[in-house]
Amino acid sequence: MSEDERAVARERVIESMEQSAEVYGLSRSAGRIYGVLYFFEEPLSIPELVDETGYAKSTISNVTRTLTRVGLIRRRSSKGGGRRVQYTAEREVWFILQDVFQQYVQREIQTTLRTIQRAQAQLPDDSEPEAERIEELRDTYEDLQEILSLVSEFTAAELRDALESYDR
Amino acid sequence: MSEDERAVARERVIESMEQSAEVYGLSRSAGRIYGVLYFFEEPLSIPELVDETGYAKSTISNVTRTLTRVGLIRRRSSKGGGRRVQYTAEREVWFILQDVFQQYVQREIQTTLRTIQRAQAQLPDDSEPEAERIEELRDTYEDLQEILSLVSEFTAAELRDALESYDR
DNA sequence: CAGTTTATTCGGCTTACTCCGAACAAACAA
DNA sequence: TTGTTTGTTCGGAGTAAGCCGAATAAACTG
Repeated sequence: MSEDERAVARERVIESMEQSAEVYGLSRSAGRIYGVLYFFEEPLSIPELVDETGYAKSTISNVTRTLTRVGLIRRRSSKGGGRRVQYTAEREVWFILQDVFQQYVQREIQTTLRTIQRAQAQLPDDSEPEAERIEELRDTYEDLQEILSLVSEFTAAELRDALESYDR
Repeated sequence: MSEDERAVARERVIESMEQSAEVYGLSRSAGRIYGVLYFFEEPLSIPELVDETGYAKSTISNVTRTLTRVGLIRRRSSKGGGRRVQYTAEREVWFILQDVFQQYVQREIQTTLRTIQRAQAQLPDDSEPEAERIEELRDTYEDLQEILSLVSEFTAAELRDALESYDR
């Protein structure tokens, strides 16, 4: 009974991860591969992931690359057992989120902010309504940038605490 | 010179919005339509948006629907001037973000959390390592849920202040 | 060395998305 | 009523993405 039940529970959670992956702009296969790695104690090689997931070798190769780039899994080249590369899941979800925010959202905000600033600099102060609109945008984006850079230094528990204890 | 310069500045910012739209999973057209509405004082009808953007009527119709659903623009039926529906941009970016988090991210987290809880309930306590893994997941997701629901009550300035003044 | 195992790259198939134009529907104007 | 304006829906063309299998490359084993 034990192994069976565990497999069912695992499968449910992994399916949920597939779905989440789609919501956040990754492929279903990425969700599954991450999920399988999430539950495995030991690092897995590509052939092992092929066995576990049923995906083609090439798919595993491509998806592991993007998962590594995004920071969801880690690659370790273990020359040891003859197998060459192995992957483990980054299980600290909070770290993953911080990474994503830092890598993508912050970056996105920064380039937008630069565009806004350039547009603003080149625009006479009195040109309504554009000047006002752009000014508003800049303020918001500067707030966002500051918030994100602050959040990147918090743990989840700290952030929660900071919000709960804040008195307006 | 004035109108010309303003048009250039507007165009730059709108192009940047097109790009952001893509990053966040919307189409380029969605970014442009939002951008055009963002800078216009008065609400615009679909034919006017066709003129301003160059997109086909059907495209405007479809994209405005999704933009409305997401909360980026608002639809008002003005029976007044013969034109039937008109759109305005929601310019408070912070509200938009809160909306998105509430509608999509919170929802996503909630369904995931439910799945995790079900899997956990149905799993004997001593079934390592699954039980531990699922327990970790649940904790993180509960933190996330709490953080998001707290953030939804903050303004951007308040959030910034809360983070800046928090002392560990 | 040849043979085996592993990882990446390439071309192709299928599916999904974006956008368009045409057809249709609904409200108004004469 | 007929004609006009506006909005939605539908089918299709072009394009991008996911995944596969085969070919290739690179490292180890005998």
